[in-house]
Amino acid sequence: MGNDMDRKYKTRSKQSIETYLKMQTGRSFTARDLYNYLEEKQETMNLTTVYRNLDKLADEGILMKYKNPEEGSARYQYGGESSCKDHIHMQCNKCGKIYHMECHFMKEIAEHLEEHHGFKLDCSGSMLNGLCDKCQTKSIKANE
Amino acid sequence: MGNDMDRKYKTRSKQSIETYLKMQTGRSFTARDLYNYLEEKQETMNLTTVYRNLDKLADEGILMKYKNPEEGSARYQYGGESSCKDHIHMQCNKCGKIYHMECHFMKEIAEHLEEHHGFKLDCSGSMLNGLCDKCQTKSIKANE
DNA sequence: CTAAGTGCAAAATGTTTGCATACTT
DNA sequence: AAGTATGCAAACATTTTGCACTTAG
Repeated sequence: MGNDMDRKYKTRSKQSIETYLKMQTGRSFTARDLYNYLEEKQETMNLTTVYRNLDKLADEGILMKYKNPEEGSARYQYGGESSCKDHIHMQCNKCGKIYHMECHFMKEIAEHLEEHHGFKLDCSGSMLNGLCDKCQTKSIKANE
Repeated sequence: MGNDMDRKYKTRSKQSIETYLKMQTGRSFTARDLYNYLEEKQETMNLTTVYRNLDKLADEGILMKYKNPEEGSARYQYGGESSCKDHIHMQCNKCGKIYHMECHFMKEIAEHLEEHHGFKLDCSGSMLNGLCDKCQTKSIKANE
């Protein structure tokens, strides 16, 4: 995660969160998930602080933040070293897993949107829904 | 909208909402938007009722319901008879307006996702966020 | 010392629930 | 009459804010 994470002061809170993020790489979690985890580990941190840190990281593009309609709370996800600011995410409607569209075509999409629709894409909030590879094959049999 | 809407009892509330939906076809709105609209029109309806009706319609698949990260409230959208099932939507983070990506490039995106990522896109739940044409030019001056 | 970060309590939001009442059929 | 739908007030959950205090640099 390196240099982007510790922008300003290095504090215990930030370190704890960093550790958690690494653990949860590729998985999504809520502010409360993180809060609870820290409490168990007896590194208790105020919920406000959790929110502030997560939202800052999301602003910086280190985390992705999103919401889904059937849940009251926002979810965050750490994608790893590469920032989530420059690619779209795809979420499987079935298993909930998030895929990062890190490929050349990404640029083409952004360009198309800008040139043909005057739309400046903000990847960090954007999510395409559908069915992932695995769930597709599964649901072929399960279908009515 | 016809037969799906009036599942059980036909009430004034449902009729009012139906009218609003038709007006707003293709645009997104919040529960409060609808509530306010009705109040102005002096067809005042309790917010609870608004929520109950909208959520029911969403469950029935008549409305799309979604949330975006920079907004606290859920948004609903009625696609109209001709569903918005075959194109992605783009929402402006600033003004909230939704644009329909009805163009040739749409097919390319869907194909790319399928071929290169094994991902079967479901347009009805998918939303790209960013800044629309108008809001971009506005925010240039407003920026620090 | 200064700027950044934190905790706490309180507020603001958005949404949901329980219950009594009213409306549809 | 039976089953739905509604309004109201209160409950809830999540997130945000203000302010005083602490800590890193």
